[in-house]
Amino acid sequence: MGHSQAEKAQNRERILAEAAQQIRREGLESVSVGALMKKVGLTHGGFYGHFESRSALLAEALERALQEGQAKVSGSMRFADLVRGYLSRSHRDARDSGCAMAALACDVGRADLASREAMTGYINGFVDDAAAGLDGDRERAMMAVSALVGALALSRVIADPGQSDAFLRTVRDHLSRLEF
Amino acid sequence: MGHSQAEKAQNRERILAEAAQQIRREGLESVSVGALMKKVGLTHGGFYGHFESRSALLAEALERALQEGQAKVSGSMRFADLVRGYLSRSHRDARDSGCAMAALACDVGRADLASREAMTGYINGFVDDAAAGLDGDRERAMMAVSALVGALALSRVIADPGQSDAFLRTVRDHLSRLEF
DNA sequence: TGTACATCAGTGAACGCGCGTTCACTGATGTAC
DNA sequence: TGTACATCAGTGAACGCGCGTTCACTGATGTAC
Repeated sequence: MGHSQAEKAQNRERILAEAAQQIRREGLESVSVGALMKKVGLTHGGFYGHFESRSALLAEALERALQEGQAKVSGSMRFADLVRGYLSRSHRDARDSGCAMAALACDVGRADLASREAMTGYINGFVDDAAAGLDGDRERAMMAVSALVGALALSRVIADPGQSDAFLRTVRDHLSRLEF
Repeated sequence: MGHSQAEKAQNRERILAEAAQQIRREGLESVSVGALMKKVGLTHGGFYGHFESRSALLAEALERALQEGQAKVSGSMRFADLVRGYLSRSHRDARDSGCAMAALACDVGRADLASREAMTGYINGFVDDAAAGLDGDRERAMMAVSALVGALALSRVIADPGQSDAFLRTVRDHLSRLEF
């Protein structure tokens, strides 16, 4: 064996990163301790040296997923750029590293208060980001954020790839014009 | 005991209706055969006289939920009325009888092809409905539908009731103005 | 620098539990006469 | 209309399985001297 303290921190990080991806790919409830630890190359028993329980991990993984999603999305000064990046095919297809709101809004809407509060913070942050490109108009930003999250989630439902592409493109084009 | 053929049809209907509510309230994966049958007042063994498997039930329940949600939402000739009804507090709070797209888009986005195809049909139908109130403009309707579904899903995440109300009201007001 | 030992990250068997599904059974329903 | 019997909706015990969690154990790490 041979497990140093540095390795422990590294392993915890890998468990958390993997979980943050998986909840976006397969949903909050899809994570099983055994499968997750196997994916990271460890055995299930060691899990509880890193996290108090499965649900404690899920709470941290949600926070992590929200952070990662935000980091990937924000940073566009111009509203049109934000829309272009958010409603891109690559964002649609990279569910496990993309916006956690589009991936998990429905799940979190029926989850416990703590999860809802965590995501609420990021909704407000996203509205602020969008407002920055819309002359500070938070009200229009709320509509824009709703359309962004809704369009991305729906584009992942639409079964035919061509129709999904067209849907994304249409919403993208029309939403960009809110900028004027 | 005493179970007539008419009662059997009635029980099947009650199982399906209960499941259609539950998937919207708690998510697609939340349904367990035992708990569902207990809720309907039967025992778990009888389930397989009505459905081939749990996943066969889920497929039917999704279709049912989509139907019910559509029936409740459509019928507004004017776009502003559709928006007002869809983004109402009562719709937000009645998850188990409301629009299945807002309740389950994230779940279905990661589900099997058949589920995605089922919901895709209702997305298209909803776009048609919205377009009818927007001079037949299907492109603007796609943006409107995205904003409607996104705003409702996000309003169910927002932890503070007052903020959730305000969010709904804001998107509702701004979206209504797309009407002409 | 080297030795002795406490620490502790990770292992894997074991637990109780709830799950989806099967099946022999029960007893009312519904039908053939 | 009444009797005899096949049908079949629903029951509940039983199954194998995977789950979250616990815990005695292993052996390298890291520290005290």
